[in-house]
Amino acid sequence: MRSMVRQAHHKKESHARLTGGRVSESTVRRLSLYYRGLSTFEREGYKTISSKDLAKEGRLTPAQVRKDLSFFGSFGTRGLGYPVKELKEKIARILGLNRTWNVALVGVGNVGSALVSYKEFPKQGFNIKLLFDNDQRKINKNHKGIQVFDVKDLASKLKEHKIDLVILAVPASAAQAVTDDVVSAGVKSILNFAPTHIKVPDDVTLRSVNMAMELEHLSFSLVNKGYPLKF
Amino acid sequence: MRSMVRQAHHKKESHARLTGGRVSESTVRRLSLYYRGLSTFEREGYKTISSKDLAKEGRLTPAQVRKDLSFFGSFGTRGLGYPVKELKEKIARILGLNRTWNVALVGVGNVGSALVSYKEFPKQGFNIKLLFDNDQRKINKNHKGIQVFDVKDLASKLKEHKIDLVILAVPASAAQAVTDDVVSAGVKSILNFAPTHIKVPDDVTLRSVNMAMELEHLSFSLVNKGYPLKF
DNA sequence: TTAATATTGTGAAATTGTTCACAAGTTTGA
DNA sequence: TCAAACTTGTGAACAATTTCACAATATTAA
Repeated sequence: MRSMVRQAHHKKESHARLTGGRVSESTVRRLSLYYRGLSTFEREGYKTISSKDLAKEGRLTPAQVRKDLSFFGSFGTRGLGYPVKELKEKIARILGLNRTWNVALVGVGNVGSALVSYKEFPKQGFNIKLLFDNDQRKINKNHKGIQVFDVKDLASKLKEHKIDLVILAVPASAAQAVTDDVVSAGVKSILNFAPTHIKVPDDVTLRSVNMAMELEHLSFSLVNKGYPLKF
Repeated sequence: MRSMVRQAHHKKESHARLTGGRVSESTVRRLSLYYRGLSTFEREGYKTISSKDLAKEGRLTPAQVRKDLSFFGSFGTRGLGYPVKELKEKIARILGLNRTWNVALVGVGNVGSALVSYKEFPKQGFNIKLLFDNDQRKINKNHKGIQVFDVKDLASKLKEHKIDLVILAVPASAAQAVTDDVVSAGVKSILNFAPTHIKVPDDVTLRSVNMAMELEHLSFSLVNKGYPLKF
């Protein structure tokens, strides 16, 4: 920290590195928000942006924006703000969006099909390369240009195609078994849409999207409206 | 909450009431988790359950389970644990799952169609009553048994059918305009699937499911693996 | 050049959330 | 009945996160 001022002209180490790399989950989530905000500002022709304006994009405070960014380095200029294009690129690099990832999707049902068509994924470098299902009527056919394989061959195909990331869109009852196969193939990142709790080893990152849980949150708010809840 | 008051004769008022009703977002999320865990335990025939066993269902500590529940009252018996059936019902009431909600869904595209077929929703009392789209080929047709209306009539139809909750599955570019209509119809809860930031008044609860954001989180973990991240 | 204004980066303070530790109450078995 | 074993509910300690507040620095205008 001490070196921040002195080294103003040199490339300096990030706070994240200096402090042992502890970045909170919330900070990462907000980084995604900043990324989207910066994309908008860039499109609108802004060259620089202040933490104040960036904060408006979410419901955040300028101090929080600055604190978050300071974990990764000091990207701004006092009196002026942050350079939109460069900050966007920095965040892209931090989030791993400056490259492509090989993605496989298991379960070509309703949710799975919707995800295959979801245009945000390829836009951000997430390319769905393989599909898997256990339904013989779907196996070995093409689904929107991507071949569907038998889920029995999951582990071998994941390795063969160097898949980085697997999306699970299978029924809750099948989720753990499929996950175990995915883990055995050495994949370290899983996005789960099955409405159930899944166990993975510590070195595997799992994120779950549970739409029923989101609705429950809303219904809680409806039932408890009038109370001064903090969210 | 109303039932809490009634019980005040023999049981203490809930912490939530005593402390002014401040329940954190994380607590609500964990309540959903407990609910699912309790459903499992009930199915397996358990009559009572300890905070220890309930904690295993998520990756939580027994103390946290007890603290969370204590916000709403004291439901357990020392030495024995919590009565599975009753606790499940209590949480259902807290989360508003002991009743049904009228839901409308705007945007019958890929994501919207998948959501219409999502079986968890009706299971938990979320009944999709109306669909809306701006595509003339879809309007006035049935989609999986539910009629599709013109999004132009959104506000009037929402009021007419006493819709509690709206799910947005429209493109990012349309999200804010549709939201403004929804808000003008007096709906207080919105679940947004459009990958964009939406502004709502303070008395409207908005939750967003952003699948690209979840993938970004995973790619961050992939890029930064090796760092001692805390999540 | 100077003054007024803007804005970052960051310790410190405040707030919020989690875990600990144990008194109090319940059950079980002898 | 009693003692041993459990388990809740909760104040207090601890940890994490957010906000505050301001020195440092850049920009703008005269």
